[in-house]
Parts: sequence; C-alpha cells; structure tokens
Amino acid sequence: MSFWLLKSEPDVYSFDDLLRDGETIWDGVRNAQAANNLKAMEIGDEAFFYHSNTGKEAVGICRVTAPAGPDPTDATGRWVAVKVAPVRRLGKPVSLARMKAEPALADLQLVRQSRLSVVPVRPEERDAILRLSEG
DNA sequence: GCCAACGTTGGC
DNA sequence: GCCAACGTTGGC
Repeated sequence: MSFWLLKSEPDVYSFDDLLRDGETIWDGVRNAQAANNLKAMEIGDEAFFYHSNTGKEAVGICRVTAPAGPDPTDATGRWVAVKVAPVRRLGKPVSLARMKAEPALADLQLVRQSRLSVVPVRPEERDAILRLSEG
C-alpha cells in the first residue's frame, strides 16, 4: 500500500468537484515520470489531493478505485489514467509554505520537483502532513 | 507578470 | 548523440 499526492488546478477540477462526482478518472497526465507513478498505483492506495496554482495546499484525501488503464483522452494509447474516489476533506488544508517550513518534509518530492503532477509520499511524510492537517 | 525548473524538439 | 531553442508548469 502506497501513498501519493495528486495535483489539480482547482479552477479546472477541485476536491469539491470530486466530492460531488463521487469518482473521477485521473486523465490527461502527459509526463513520463508522472505516468510511471500512475502505473505503480494499486487499488486502495490513497493520495493527498493538492490544489496547485490557486490555493497551493493539500485539501483532501482520495483513494485509488481503478488501476492504470488507457487514458481515454489520449489517441496514441501511450498514456494511462487511474480512477479515484474521495475519502475525506482534511480538517485543515496544509499549505505548501507550511510543508516547506516542516523539517520532516524537507525531502518531499512535491517540494523538490514542483512541476511533477503525480508524486509519491513516504509514510513518515504522510504522517507529518496529516499531523499538520489536524491543527 | 516573471522566472526557475524541466521536458521536448530539431538542427547539426 | 549533443545541445540550443522553445514550450509548459507552477511558485512567487
């Protein structure tokens, strides 16, 4: 069981949208490293839902409900998509600034490689973020 | 709006 | 196969 972080611009698709929809297909990923992360996901894996650009904060947790399969938005058939469902909203959003200020999160890939849209989160990093979300 | 980081493309 | 040019992402 692994833990991840998924980025979305809330103007395009927000955590509220996921709560409303109940499930969504995480498509449109066009980066090889991010695609490899999608392929490594298993049903039941969980991920922080992070709002990029507007908000810049983790706002919720979602769960993988379908493993990587063909991305319906990709005519070439080279890219993959997973499906996710909402688990819960975080008690308090955890901002990027807050994560950067946390020594335990110094190696967080979200911080180190800010352009990657699908990144793994280590267990101790997940715990640290969860702690911050509890206020 | 700017810029850093990074990926991709194309000329050689 | 190298590398300059360019495009994109996302933080600031």
